[in-house]
Amino acid sequence: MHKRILVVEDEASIRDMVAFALRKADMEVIHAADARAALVAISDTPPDLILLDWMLPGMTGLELARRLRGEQGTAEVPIIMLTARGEEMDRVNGLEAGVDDYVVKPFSTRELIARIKAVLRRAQGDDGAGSIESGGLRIDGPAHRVYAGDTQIEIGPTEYRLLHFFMTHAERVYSRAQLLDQVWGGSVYVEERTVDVHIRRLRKTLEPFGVDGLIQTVRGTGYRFSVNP
Amino acid sequence: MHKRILVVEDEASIRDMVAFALRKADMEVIHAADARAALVAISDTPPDLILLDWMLPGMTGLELARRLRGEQGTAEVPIIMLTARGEEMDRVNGLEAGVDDYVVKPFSTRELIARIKAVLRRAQGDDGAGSIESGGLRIDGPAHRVYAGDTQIEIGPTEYRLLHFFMTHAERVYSRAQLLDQVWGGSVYVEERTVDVHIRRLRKTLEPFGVDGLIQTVRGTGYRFSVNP
DNA sequence: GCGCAACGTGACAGTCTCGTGACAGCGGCG
DNA sequence: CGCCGCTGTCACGAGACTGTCACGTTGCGC
Repeated sequence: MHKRILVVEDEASIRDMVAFALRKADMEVIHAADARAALVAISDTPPDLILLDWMLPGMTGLELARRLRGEQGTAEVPIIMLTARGEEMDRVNGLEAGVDDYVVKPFSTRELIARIKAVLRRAQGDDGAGSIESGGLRIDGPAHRVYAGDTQIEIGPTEYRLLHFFMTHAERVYSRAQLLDQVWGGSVYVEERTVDVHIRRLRKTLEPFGVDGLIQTVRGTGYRFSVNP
Repeated sequence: MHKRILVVEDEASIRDMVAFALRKADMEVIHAADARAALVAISDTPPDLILLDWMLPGMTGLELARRLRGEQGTAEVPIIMLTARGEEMDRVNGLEAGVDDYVVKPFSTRELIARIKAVLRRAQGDDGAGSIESGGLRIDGPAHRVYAGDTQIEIGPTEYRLLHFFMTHAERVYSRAQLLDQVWGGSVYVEERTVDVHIRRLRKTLEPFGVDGLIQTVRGTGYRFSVNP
């Protein structure tokens, strides 16, 4: 899981340690040395989580947290505060300001990572996918299953996502680039022809069950899921 | 959804914070600073949910919870306990006493609201207490026991909670993160792979009794409890 | 019919996921 | 104290999955 973490911390040594640990845990790190820099960085692209030092030059972390909660677009971004021992008494204020968790210095990087993961986990909401039926195929989102009539079809992760996307976006042509964006996720680089291969695999998986011809090639453009031949 | 929440908490700062958050979420808040006040408030009008601090002057939250469970009219009122870090080990005792969920301090108001809503939702659907049967397995909620046919199965605490969760949420895939949230509790920091190990242990516990294949792996996504292969 | 570009297909090596056994820490209990 | 049940983590390996390539096939304009 690739996540963007904004680290707002003026002390270089801590910043570097944190950055090192986060990168090792496959997260992207953005720095900000003070509140102003943080606000700039956020307005650019809101991160998935904000690590906020309690004491900052100019504006305290708490003020910044309050401000972010009011801001548009960052109201739901989880915040974890870094506090030194003894500052804990203000915890309640922080919680009121919408801070999600605290990590008290000195902390182990291991603990920090664990906390971050826990908060991220909590933050990401439910996946509200029902079940869709089309062209003799049925895909059960919650159960993560695919049926052709009554028989269940075994299907790989990528094939599943691809099929799911197609069934929720039927009767429309998508280019390879669009499919890569939607099914693979925007931030990965893979060859466009890879889509071809997965289309092929999906067709091959479905074909023995008589649900043929649902995924159509539109030469020079892309692919389309359609009930009509 | 207008609900009445009884907050039993002696520390004023936390009480105020909680009250503030709850009111913002359109809930009615009743205060009680100790167990006696709580009992009085309850006998007046039973609330829809009780928020109970672990440590109270006079009587611990746990005792109060037990007492409420025995009381007429409050036996079904959901209880959420507030515990400080480090008191978590008694979680099992709490579950036995009929506590519905735990929130570990420090918590964010958002998390608290989310938990409260979840518990209320669950209480509405009334799946809590009875015994559930599925796939040749029977789980006796109140007695905390598991049967395969007529023979009882010895099972550890975590395995029990995991199985219980699965049986009350069958035919649906859950990611490791979701399982950690639901089975371990939202504010505990464990590796995701730990789920694998407990799944393994649960499978191994059930397997000698012929109830095989109930917990299925959905590669790249999570696990699913299902009677169908 | 020809040539070209687009697409289908099979193979393959690297990567990732998951199952599994082992192990150390921690309370509980005799 | 030593033993025991339970838990979280780790390391390892088998197997599934994936991205890419090379080559065959098809469609299309001329």
